[in-house]
Amino acid sequence: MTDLPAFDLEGYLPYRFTVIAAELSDGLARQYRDRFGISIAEWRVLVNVGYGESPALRDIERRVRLEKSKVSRAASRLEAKGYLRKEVDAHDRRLLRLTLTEAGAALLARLIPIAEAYQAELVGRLGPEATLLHAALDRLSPRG
Amino acid sequence: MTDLPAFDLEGYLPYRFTVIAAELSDGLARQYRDRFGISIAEWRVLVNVGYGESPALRDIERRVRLEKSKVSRAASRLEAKGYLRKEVDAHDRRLLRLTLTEAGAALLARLIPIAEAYQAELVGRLGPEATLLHAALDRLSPRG
DNA sequence: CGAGGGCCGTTGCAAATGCAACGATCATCG
DNA sequence: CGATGATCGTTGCATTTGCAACGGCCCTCG
Repeated sequence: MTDLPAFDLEGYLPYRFTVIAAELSDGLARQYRDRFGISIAEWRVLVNVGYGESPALRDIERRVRLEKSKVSRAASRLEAKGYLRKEVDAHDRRLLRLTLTEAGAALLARLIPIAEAYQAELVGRLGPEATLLHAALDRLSPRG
Repeated sequence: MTDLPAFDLEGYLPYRFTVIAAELSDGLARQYRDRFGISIAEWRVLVNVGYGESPALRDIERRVRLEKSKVSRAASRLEAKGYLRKEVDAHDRRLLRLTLTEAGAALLARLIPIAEAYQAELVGRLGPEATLLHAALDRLSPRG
């Protein structure tokens, strides 16, 4: 048996982040799915459409680190459910701009408080270290 | 258009963690895949077998937060590649204990330094805040 | 103009994934 | 014992995923 150098998987950052990310997302994901029939990808698209100026798919793709095809399919599902409209950009007909419908805006207005509450709970758990955490995360991956 | 409360997706913890986790894993994942033909799941199983006392699949499942079926399939692939052996536990024949082969130990011995180097780079990027980060992570998800 | 090259969104396809169902085995307890 | 319920690992299946290829559109430059 070859001798192995010591290694601590539990403290290994890529591993820890994967586990925690899954934990943090799952709780919310289940709620959004069960109560609203919405996936995480759809939720991210919704947020972007809600706060951007009728962004095109490629804008969302970049901001939210979501595969091209994933954005496309999420947008199509949201359209099918009546939460948003797609319209071709007048100046560049390759671009497809997204806008919330009334139903979409209403849905988002219900989703946001849930997300905020969850965030508040997490920040509460972190206590004063919350700011430090964000700083540390910035070092691992600077945000635009 | 309904009025929406402000919301900052970029600073939203579940989102940030998902993005960072993907970033941190991808670099390593690609290396392991291209250079060694190993997936992340397989890598995690390897580490467990290397450092545990011939753990059973269910032990790995718990420690590493990997789906039952994912562990099973990863183990089968590793066995097929000749990196580990499966043997039925003598006292409980439901359990399947895993052991590294020579080739498996050799492979792991090559993978570990790469992982360590990556961890070192990340810790370097964090500087003295590294300890704080781990503390914060513990608050979000206590480790066993 | 118009031909070439790049960007946009969609879609087909193979592989990965999650989940439930299953057979085999064990532990409990009457 | 023997029956019941739980645990373990595998597998079938429907869904999701990532990737590459494609058609439509725009821009540049001769």
